[in-house]
Amino acid sequence: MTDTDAQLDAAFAALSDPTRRAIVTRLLAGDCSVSDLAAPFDMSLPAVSKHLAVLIAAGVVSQRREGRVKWCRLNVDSLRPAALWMESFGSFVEDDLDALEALLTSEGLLD
Amino acid sequence: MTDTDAQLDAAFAALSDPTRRAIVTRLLAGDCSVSDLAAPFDMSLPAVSKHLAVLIAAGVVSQRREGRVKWCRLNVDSLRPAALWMESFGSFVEDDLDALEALLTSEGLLD
DNA sequence: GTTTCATTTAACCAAACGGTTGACGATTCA
DNA sequence: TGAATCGTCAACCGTTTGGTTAAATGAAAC
Repeated sequence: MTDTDAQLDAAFAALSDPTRRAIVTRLLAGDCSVSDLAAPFDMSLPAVSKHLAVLIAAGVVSQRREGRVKWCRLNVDSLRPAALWMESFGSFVEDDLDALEALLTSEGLLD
Repeated sequence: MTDTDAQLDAAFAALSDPTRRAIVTRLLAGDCSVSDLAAPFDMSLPAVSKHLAVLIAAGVVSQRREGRVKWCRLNVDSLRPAALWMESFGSFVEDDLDALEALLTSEGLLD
């Protein structure tokens, strides 16, 4: 299994849990402490900590320590390979891109 | 957990395994029997059959029977929710789209 | 009708997952 | 120093996952 495979494994697996997706969504709004991150969930802090560990292992989240609180930050780029993989096969947005490119080409704006 | 959550769980989990991603990639090239699908993999047929079951449960693959062979077909649309989820947060391809649109607009090809 | 081919099911196994509780290290504050 | 707070680690538990082999099913061919 290649490196890329492992990266995709980790990224998709990280997103396959609703708690972890909620964490990611929350972090979209800005950096957040572990406790604040855990507050909305009906589960223990160690449980959330474990979910965070999964996200960190996948490179999706990074942490920096500030005093006794750890701030979590979303690493948006980490999901790009997975997003590209889906595109490359699904061509969901690519349909639109292709249409645009065709238009550009027909207008002589592209080779 | 909502319906949509469960759908996303299944989709992302289905893609979190390299064998399953390879199956999906293979099916991109066209419909395929289970045996032909299994041939490239260094694992037993039942193992591949289980992977297929996961993909089928997630709605990613559908099967139709023809004689004694089952043809597998990729259900491209099934991954759209997952793709949209990633987009909505990552805006990976949207960046490109935006760039194209900006170009089009600057060229007077778009309002 | 028996054999052969394509695929799934059953039973089993080891490892990973998602959760718990309880103890611990690190840091701040009185 | 001592007590409270933030977060993780350790150990445990039940379920799921990813694989195996062997048996069963469905459909075709001889």
